[in-house]
Amino acid sequence: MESVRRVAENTRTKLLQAGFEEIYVRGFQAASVSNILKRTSLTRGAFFHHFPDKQTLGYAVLDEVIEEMIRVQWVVPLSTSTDPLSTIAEEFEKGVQYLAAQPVNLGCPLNNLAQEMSALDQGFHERTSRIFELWVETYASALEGGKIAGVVRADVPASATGLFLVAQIEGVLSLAKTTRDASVLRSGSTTLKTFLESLRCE
Amino acid sequence: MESVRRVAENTRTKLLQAGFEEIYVRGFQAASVSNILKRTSLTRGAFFHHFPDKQTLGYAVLDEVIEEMIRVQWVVPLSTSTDPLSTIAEEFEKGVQYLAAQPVNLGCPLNNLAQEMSALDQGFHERTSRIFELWVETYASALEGGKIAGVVRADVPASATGLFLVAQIEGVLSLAKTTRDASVLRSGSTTLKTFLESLRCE
Amino acid sequence: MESVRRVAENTRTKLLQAGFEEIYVRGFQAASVSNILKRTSLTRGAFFHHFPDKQTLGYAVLDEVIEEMIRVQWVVPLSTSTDPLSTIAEEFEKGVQYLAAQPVNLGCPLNNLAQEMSALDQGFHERTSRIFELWVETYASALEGGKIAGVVRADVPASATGLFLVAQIEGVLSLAKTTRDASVLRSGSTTLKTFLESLRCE
Amino acid sequence: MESVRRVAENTRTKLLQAGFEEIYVRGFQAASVSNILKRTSLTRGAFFHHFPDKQTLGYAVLDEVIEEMIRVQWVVPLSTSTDPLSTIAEEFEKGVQYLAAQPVNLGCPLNNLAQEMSALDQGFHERTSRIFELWVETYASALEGGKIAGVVRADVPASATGLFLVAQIEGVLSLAKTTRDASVLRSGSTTLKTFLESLRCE
DNA sequence: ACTAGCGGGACGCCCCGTTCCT
DNA sequence: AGGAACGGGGCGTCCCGCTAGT
Repeated sequence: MESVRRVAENTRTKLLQAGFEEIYVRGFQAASVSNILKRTSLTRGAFFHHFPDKQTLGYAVLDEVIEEMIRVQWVVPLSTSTDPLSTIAEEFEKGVQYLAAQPVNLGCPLNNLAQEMSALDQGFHERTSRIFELWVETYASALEGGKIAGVVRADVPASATGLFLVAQIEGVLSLAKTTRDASVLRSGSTTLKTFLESLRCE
Repeated sequence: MESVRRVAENTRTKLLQAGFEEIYVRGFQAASVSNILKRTSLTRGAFFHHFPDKQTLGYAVLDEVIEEMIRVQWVVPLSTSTDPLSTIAEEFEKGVQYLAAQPVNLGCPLNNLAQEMSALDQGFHERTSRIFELWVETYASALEGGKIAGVVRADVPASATGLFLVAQIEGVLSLAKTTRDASVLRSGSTTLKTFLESLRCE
Repeated sequence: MESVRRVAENTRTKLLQAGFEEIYVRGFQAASVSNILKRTSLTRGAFFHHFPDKQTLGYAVLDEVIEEMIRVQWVVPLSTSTDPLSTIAEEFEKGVQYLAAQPVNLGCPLNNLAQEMSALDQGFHERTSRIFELWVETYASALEGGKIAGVVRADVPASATGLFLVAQIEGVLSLAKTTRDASVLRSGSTTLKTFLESLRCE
Repeated sequence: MESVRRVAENTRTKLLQAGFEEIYVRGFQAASVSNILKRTSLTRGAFFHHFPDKQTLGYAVLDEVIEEMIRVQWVVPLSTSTDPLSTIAEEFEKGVQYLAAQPVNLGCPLNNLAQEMSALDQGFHERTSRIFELWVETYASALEGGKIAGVVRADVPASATGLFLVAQIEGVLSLAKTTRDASVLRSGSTTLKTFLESLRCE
């Protein structure tokens, strides 16, 4: 019984992962269920057993895969950090390293989906909005925490700066994806670091 | 002869404009030729007379419509401006006003196309890259001009700052499109203005 | 499970049969998938589930329908016949009767396809060639058998005569189709019979 | 005035010739007006000035090009021949040589059109029938002439034999086109000669 | 007589997401 | 969970006619 559950879970996870990859590469609308199945060794029956339709898979990818990525990259590290300015710079640098190592720069999965779908579909809008807000909020809290810890200057507007930082990161990733130019990533990383240091106490 | 030419040009322009709108709303891959035709009063024969396929229309939209938008919004104003910092802030503010007035915020047409297609198609990659570089270069030149005119601080790295500004603008527009929240636009506008003022002499 | 298989087989068979008819009437290039579907009660999905494209259907029609017709009309009767000359005449007569009874004489399905497609497409060339060779070979073997049985004159060149007979049959059917004149069929049948009798011992 | 007429005639002739070629290669239904124009250096205007539509061109190709071929190859030589049996064999041999020398064996233009169109279109049926009848009649008359001249055996049924010969020729050309095998042509030529000799007096 | 270009529709093939039945 | 069937478009192509000019 338990093993059956596990197999089913496993199948669902495979679909979720393959769905994420297909959507990441092609975009949601152009993603095809057939291609997702080719990425696994599963059949259509399996797909529609776990998800009533493609849209629901897209929502699940956001809820379970992409949100988790944001949590792993930003929420968790910042929740335990005593120096949010350095942590943000380091985590961004890690992301830059990862993207620069890829054969093709596909940009930010969250932003890709958000740009494509948020104006077309309420469910995508709500989910991508929520995740972006989680991200901005994480930055804002970390900056507030940094003020209390005496790391961040007291006159920094936490909320607006969180927004500014997320916008800057997404903007740089967008430009780097478009130009396929690694130097854009490096320049963005440097400028971001400079900006972050300008927020530091003394 | 001339009148025929003019009528034909007109038809082509209609297709280009309708194509731009359809692509702006749905994205390039989901844009359908039938829908483009519905937006005009033309038929398939007219479309495929002027464009051999949908891809070529997409390229023409970039080359003739979207690049022109960047020129009108940034290249032209900055070429005659004596204070690039104010001009950038004002032009961005104009764009923000425009987007906030729309029933749906569809974001930046250039960035939408770039994010969707640059990893999938060489022609889109080249064109969107080129236009972004034009944009960044325009900012960089304007900043250099500002230094000579004594408006911009001499220690401002023109090229990196141009990139930073474009990234910031695209990042803010992306977030605003995703969240459908006009306050994101306002906050982004304010923060951008603050940042621009930090580059001013004295 | 078995019933599913049977239903699927059934659908495929329906498509094959309807495809044969449509191709028989219009020719392969002018045959339309929509018309094939109208001849069944199936939809496009069913078609493209069983055949990746129209060409593959055409090949299958040759391999499974038309070759079978040649086997039924010529290979099987001649394999059990002790008098090939009479059997050929009788089977041809049967074919003539069938064609004369049709509202429109559409000629020989094999020859139609062969004439239309063999110069344009390798796959059609190979298949129609193979089936014609099977046909000629069947005649040649039967004539050789007839020699051994003492029915056919020993000086008859089996292979060349097989070719001659098939050519004659196809030629007569072609002329009859063109002229829509049943008397051509009758005349051809009579002449063929005379020719066959001229091959008989004594 | 006359020169204008001649130019016009010339254009029409070019279209007729290019139309013949295109139809010969692709078949009538698959022949495209655009391709015909590519084969000339003419434009659509010229085409539709001379022919109201593709069908009319097809009819003209039959009436003016293909019928002429039959006249040149069979009617004329046999009208002046004193030995129809040899003339038929020789003319067939010439045709065989011509076809064997082509890069692709496209068969008999008349038979191709007849097989494709005679069941679908009354005009094609009438024209191809008429030309075939002309051909058969030419043979029949020549055989009758041969009887009077003492070359052909008196017991040869002229009409049925004319039909038989045309059928045999078309059948051999069909098989040769299908198999792309020059030995079929040679074998057919030999067998035809043998058959023709069997009709000779003494 | 003919050019040149434009536009109108209809339709072809193919593919997609989805449903239904086992 | 498997896989056959469904029906709706998608893009591209074709044939044809029109207008204006030479």
